[in-house]
Amino acid sequence: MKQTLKSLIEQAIITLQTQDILDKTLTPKITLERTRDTSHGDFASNIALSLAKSAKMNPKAFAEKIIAALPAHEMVHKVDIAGPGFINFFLNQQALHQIIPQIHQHAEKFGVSNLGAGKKIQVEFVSANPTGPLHVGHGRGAVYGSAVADLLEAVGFEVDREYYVNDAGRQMDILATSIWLRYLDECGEEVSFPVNGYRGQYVYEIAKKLHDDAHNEYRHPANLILEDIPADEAQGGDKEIHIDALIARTKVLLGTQYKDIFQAGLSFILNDIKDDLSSFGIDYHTWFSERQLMDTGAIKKSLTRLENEGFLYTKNGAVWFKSESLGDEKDRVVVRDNGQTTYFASDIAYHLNKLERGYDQIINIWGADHHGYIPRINAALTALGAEAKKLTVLLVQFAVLYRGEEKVSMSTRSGEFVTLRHLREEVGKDAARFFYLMRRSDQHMDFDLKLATSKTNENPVFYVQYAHARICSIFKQMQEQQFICDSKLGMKNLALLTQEHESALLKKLALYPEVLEKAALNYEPHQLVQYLRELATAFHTYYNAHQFLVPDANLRNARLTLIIAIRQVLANGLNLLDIQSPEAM
RNA sequence: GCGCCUGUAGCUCAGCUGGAUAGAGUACUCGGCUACGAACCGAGCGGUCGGGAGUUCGAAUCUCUCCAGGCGUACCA
Repeated sequence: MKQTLKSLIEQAIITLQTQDILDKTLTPKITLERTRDTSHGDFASNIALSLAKSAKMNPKAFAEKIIAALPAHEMVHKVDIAGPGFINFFLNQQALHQIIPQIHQHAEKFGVSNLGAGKKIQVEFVSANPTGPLHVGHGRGAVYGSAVADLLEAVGFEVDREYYVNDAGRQMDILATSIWLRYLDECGEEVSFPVNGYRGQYVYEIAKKLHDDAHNEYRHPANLILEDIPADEAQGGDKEIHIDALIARTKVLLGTQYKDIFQAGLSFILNDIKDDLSSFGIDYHTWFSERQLMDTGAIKKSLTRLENEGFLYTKNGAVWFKSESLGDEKDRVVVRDNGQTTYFASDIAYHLNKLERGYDQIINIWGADHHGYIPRINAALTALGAEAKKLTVLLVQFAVLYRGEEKVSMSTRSGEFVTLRHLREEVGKDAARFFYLMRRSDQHMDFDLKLATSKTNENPVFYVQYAHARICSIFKQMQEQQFICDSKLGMKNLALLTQEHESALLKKLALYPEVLEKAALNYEPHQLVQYLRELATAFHTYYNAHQFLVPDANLRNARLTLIIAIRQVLANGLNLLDIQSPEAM
């Protein structure tokens, strides 16, 4: 419909140009918007306002010329000039009604499109270090990422979901060492635990399992472990130096057994993460291993390429990448003076790998605290001659947890650490997803656990689901009253849907495909959530104002076809967000 | 210090590629079940869109400046 109106305006402009009222060389951009206020009709264009100057006329007079030149169309009831020179289009009822057969016909496919034309997009999200369970901070990125991926798929892109597993590097060594120390506890060795070690409950669990399986196979005497190790922070030493020495000692004593411990920790935690995400309805196409980049020499290879292009130099024993010359604040280290490559070096290789896999676009979803990281990645890709503009980084702000008025502390030390699993168990998948998606992801948000768990009218998730359940309930009632839903009869009588509430609903329904498109292309799932709340409101209002199961069969069936369409769109939207649409609640 | 982000109703937030009278939810006040589900609906109350200046037919939206808050600024990941 929108396209039709646009082409009508276009024709009018061309007519005016041939009449020399408007400059022939102009190719004006036609803007047409849905109106917010029904008194302004269904669609409005500001074309007269924006072209008034080049036409050397006042906007109102020019608008009149445009309307005069506008071809007639059967769906257009009337065209008005309003305000400073807006052109308002009023559609006739028939135009509104046509949405119902469309929805019935396309059913669960209604709203999806082929806008993406099969272009390949990769969405990488969460990618938390496998050094501990996911917490509620990761939850927002997880749910947002999955919703963005699902939306893009719905508008016709081919989407791969990927998790980058940091299964290499110092943090993992700290984890392995922490596990081993707890394991020694299990064996009965008395070893002090480093300040910088991982102290979570799960470390004990992994250690205990290790001891149950392998008994004393990895046991070494405590005095050998701590011999000549520099003091920890608690004893007046440096915690970083202490833990690095401890890692080195662990590797020496365990020899080839070290990788057993390392692997035990990695798989335990990774399985835990996979479990968590999958119970949130999040499934990945690829779990990409950082270690794989090292083992295949991909990191070395990308560094060599940078070297050959002249972007590397050595200073203070470390190798630096000249990122400052490519828009970053300063140059960055890629190889530390101890010979280890940095996380950044892995990331260069990883992004290069992604681009080489032939995606039309790659999307990274990062926590907002990583925003400073974007310029250096772009610099690296540019330096390597890759198309940096194929990379889009979407930032997700942190959510602050509340329980009613009270802020829930999130510090690891205090032990009040809320895991994602805990959130799901307390709040449930549907409410958690809905709450995460309700707000723009790039805005700070307060997540109220009390509100999310409330099974009362305060909870917006139930509000939308209730609309769906209510419609289902009407059909149960219909059967009890011995009525039969005759869709054909309903379709024939759509003209009877003349109530204001009905017109409002019809317009809302027609909006759904546009909302999907906008939400997908702007990576803004909250727009869909917002829409579903509005649709639910429009329905609830209608419900309270009119009866559906009326004696008149024509009207009754017309209304039933309408609410079937509403139920369909509610279900489609909720389903896309991976939230249940219950028939009863 | 420098860089990025954010200031909209008492609270939580939409609206931001410039458009018509700035919207929801919640809180508060009042009203609606002998109704197809009251997990609902209707009405009211509530705003110098952080302050100021500019750009133009028109600014919450764009530019500049100031104020306030968050984040970043590692040979950590």
